Amino acid sequence: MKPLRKDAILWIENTLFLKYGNMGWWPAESPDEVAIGAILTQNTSWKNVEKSIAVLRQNRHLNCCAISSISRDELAMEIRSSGFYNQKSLRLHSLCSKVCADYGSLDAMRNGISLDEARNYFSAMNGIGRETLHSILLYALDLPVFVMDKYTERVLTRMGFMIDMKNVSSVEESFLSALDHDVDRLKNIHAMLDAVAKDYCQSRPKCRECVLNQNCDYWGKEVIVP
DNA sequence: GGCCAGGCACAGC
DNA sequence: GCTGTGCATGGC
Repeated sequence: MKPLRKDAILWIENTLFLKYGNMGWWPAESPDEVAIGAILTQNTSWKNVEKSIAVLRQNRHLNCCAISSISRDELAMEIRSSGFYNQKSLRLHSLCSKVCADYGSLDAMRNGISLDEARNYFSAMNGIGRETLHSILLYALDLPVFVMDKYTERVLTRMGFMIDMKNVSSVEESFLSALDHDVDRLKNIHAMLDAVAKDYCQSRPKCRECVLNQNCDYWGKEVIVP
């Protein structure tokens, strides 16, 4: 197992870039939509989230102030397909109400807020854990954090790197310093790592077998050049 | 029908 | 501190 040294991280970045290039990533049209998607995707596949997003979009509820203006019951019905809808409607409604009241939108919030301010603001909220927080900070507010999710963990582990999930912050710190706290590179490396996970774990049995038996080759011809 | 999905909070040790 | 559990729908 390789430690996550700077050269290893740069190697991952360069190698994946050859296949995927600039992905930009996070399928959303506004910062508000990023945050909404981040809550909805908690322990849920993106396909189910997409259906909820479509309903919200259709009803013109895909922004914080619109969500804060409807009832929690109505919101719960609209996001049903994402599962955990009672829990998520509560989390989403309180987040959106606060953002709408304090800033109007996440787009407006983006101007001039510091990383520490934003981190404190969101982590005080119910239902915003580490991953959701970091997704919002990076993809909605353009602040430099590394997003560690189940896909990222799985791919890095399968690539043979030492990932200690009990010490996530040290992993995150390794990526942050290796990538010079560059927001665009942080966005893209997470996107590329997730793309690898999706490309190689599209069918669950295959992925499960791959993880359990450690016999799946992320570095086959399709992924890597050298 | 069984298992799992891009978490999180909270109770009980 | 760590582990187990509830939350719930939809796809395979």
